[in-house]
Amino acid sequence: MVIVDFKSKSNRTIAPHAVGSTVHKGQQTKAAIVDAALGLATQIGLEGLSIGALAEVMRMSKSGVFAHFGSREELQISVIREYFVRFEEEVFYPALDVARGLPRLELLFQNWMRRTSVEIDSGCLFISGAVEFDDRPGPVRDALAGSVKTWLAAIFRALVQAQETGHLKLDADPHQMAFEIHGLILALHYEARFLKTPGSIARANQGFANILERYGSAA
Amino acid sequence: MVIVDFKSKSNRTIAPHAVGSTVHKGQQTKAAIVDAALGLATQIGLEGLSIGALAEVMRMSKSGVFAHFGSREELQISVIREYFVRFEEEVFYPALDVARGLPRLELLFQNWMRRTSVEIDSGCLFISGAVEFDDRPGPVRDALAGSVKTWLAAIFRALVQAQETGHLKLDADPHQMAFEIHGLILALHYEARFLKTPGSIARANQGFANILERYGSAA
DNA sequence: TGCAAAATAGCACGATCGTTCGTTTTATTT
DNA sequence: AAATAAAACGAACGATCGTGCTATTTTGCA
Repeated sequence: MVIVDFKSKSNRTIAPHAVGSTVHKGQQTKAAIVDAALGLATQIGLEGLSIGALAEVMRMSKSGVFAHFGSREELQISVIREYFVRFEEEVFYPALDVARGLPRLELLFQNWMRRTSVEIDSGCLFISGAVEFDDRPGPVRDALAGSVKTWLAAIFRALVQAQETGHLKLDADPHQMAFEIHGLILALHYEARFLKTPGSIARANQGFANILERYGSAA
Repeated sequence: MVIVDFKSKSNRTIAPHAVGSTVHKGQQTKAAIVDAALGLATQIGLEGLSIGALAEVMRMSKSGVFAHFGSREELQISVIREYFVRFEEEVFYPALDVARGLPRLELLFQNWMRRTSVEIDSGCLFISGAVEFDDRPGPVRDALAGSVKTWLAAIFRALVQAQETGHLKLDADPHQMAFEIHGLILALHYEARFLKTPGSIARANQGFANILERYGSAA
């Protein structure tokens, strides 16, 4: 199952070779640029991402980098797409290997948390982007909100499945649970990355356990 | 250029008149500038706050605005201070009028939530600032983190008092509770302001009730 | 190997940024 | 009212931004 279907060719980092058509060099460099841009954006934000700085990292000219996207907005959107793809691969897909219901839900949360923990050193685009574009309508905001909503919907689906499987009480509210779980992740990111509060990961874990204790059906 | 801290009186918006000393005009305009800057910063962030735009709002010259602060950083710090003062006045102090323990804790949360709800249209400096400065050491970050920690410590104290008053179970962990409550506020802000998800306020309220149900002692 | 096309570089533009400096206007005190 | 201090202005600076143009280089295919 795919969370969302991209119609565009993928911007994978590792040498992409589409079937039946030769790979032109431009696609590779573009992928490399997006990769570098993603690294910059997770550190200084999508707004802070500048073509000049990106060109310097890539050891290319500004215009050379620019030509691949045609506009800064398109670059930002490419970065968001790439971020989403990696998020999917790291958090979502691995959880499909375990059984529906509680096991999958727990793995989703663990993966999500692990990624947020790793991002303590790099930042989360879905969180920084939300702050930067919450008041700025346009295609960048749309791409961002679309990705986030898709992911939150995946969490919601896992919760519904857990309920259907009998792992959650019948009167449990998956929307409410998703909200509270989202809050745990946000608090983890905030306290660990900004405030450097130690033990935040354990707190998020405990919070998740508390939610399950309240909504979970008798073991 | 100012190298030492401002020993200046507070930057209140409403006509400050210190006892025994005449109020100079500069202080009033400075307060007005900070007020306008706060309005801008809550919308476009502390990083987006530019002296040029601020001067335009104030209908002053750039250099005229600049002279009051000596640097952009000092302006940002002034804005953070002002934000904290208002936060205190709106969220913290009113809660001191009710009894310690559960009543005060609930009022603190309600005030906090109300403010976050209002800020759906204006943005929260403690949240946007955290994202903008989580990787950027310096005095601005320090001012921001200091304010947030002060506020979170106040929440923690209210929790401890609630436990001492017997309103919370003896084995309840105030740190854990503070973490989860913080998460509810962050989720409220994220989903209401960025995603425009309806009903977020009710979810946060329900989340708070759930926390109390788990940790509260028998009614 | 040669040639068209794709990719990259180089340069310049208008705009905006924070900041400096000298001058002028406005407040306050004598 | 004159003298002094504080406040605000206006112009300019170097830097950086995104973007548009035109060369030049590199690539891929016949």
